Amino acid sequence: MKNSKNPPDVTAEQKILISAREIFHKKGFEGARMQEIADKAGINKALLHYYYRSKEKLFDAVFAEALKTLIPKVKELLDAELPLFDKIKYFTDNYIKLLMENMYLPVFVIYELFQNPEKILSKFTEKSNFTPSVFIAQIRKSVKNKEIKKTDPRQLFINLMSLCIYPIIAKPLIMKIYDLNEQGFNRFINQRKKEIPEFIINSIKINKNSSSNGKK
Amino acid sequence: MKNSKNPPDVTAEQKILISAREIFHKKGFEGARMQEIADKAGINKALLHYYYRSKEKLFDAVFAEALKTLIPKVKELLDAELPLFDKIKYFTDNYIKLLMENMYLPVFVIYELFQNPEKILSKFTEKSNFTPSVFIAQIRKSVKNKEIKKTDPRQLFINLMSLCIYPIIAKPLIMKIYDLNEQGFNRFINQRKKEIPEFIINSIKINKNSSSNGKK
DNA sequence: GTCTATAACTCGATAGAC
DNA sequence: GTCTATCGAGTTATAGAC
Repeated sequence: MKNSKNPPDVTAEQKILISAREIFHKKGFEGARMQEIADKAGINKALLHYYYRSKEKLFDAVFAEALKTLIPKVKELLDAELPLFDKIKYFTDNYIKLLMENMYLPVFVIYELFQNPEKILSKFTEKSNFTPSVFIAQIRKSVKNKEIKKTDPRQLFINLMSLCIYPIIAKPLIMKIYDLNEQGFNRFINQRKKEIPEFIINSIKINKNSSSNGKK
Repeated sequence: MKNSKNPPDVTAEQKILISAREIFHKKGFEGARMQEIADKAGINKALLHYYYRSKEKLFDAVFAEALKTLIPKVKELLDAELPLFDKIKYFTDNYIKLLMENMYLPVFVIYELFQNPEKILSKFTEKSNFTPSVFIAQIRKSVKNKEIKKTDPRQLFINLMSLCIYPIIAKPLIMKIYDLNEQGFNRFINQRKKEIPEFIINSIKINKNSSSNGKK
């Protein structure tokens, strides 16, 4: 047990990436220190530069990794073969779970993207496709089949994302305004896992007992 | 027209705060440079330290100002004397307008709060009350009067905030996934001003033509 | 109050031994 | 590959003239 900060039997390069991820996620590019990353990895600062040439390149590796695990995960959840209402429940539950296990991830991604959108996104040109096309198509089809009200699929997708992500990135504010401790906050979020799908489905479902429906 | 970066006839102290606000909002505490703030204010760096003793104190002034304009503004909108559905429309419209005019503000507040919740929030103990008590009470009353479905007021308030704020802080992502330019993004947000109230009201309104309602 | 000059320090990066 | 030692740029903060 010479160094318990990282699992044993991993290469120095892996140790660096693991530590860098943790530090960058928590403190952002500007707030992170190469020294701190090295310390956490249990290696020397010079080794960081040996494997990754600069702080910026190390950051790029961490950010690319974040986006390339986040986007496919969202897609995977949204591409599940489920009826629309079930999928909304399934997505909410699993996405919130993912975010709660990586508390710093959403603020990190949002903040760094805001700092430098073009620089960062230019690296994801042809590569991974960001558009949730399967989910969008499913919504469109549900509208067409009169299973749900007339709804803009793009807006509905952002609604779903908003309701899941915002409460987590606003954690400190929510704890303050509702006077919650850590445990109370967790309860609040768990309650949301139920509330969000109900809230969305209530909004878009077609009300069977009324005459003609859909807006306009 | 000796210096057009700031309005004339303002004291140096005011010029500093105005410039500091702009730089800190855009770049955060770690990313901001005292030199850049001084340049933008059109004064010397030493003067920053003359008026505000340190970078941290200057930042605190900017952050306190941000919270102390944001929170009362939210309260003011939520305390308007309007029926619930009208208020939801009124709030959405004006709050999104406010955020669009201060694009960097929400990410700034969220990010810095996440970096240092206890340090920052400890300064707002007795002072301004964060809880939107009037709005919460109004929702509770509407539920009691069977004007809307049984709804947790705390969750509904966060839903409203989520739907307004998230799309703005996720601007770079939304532009990417929907392939929008600046103008297209503005259209998307303007569309939301209509969509959000409809979305929320559809969800909570009691459906008149069906037998008995409310969950449970 | 406002400026110039500079001290004191932090941090990313590199040289060079092993 | 990994380390120690150190350079050099950049940053906050201050001393001191005006």
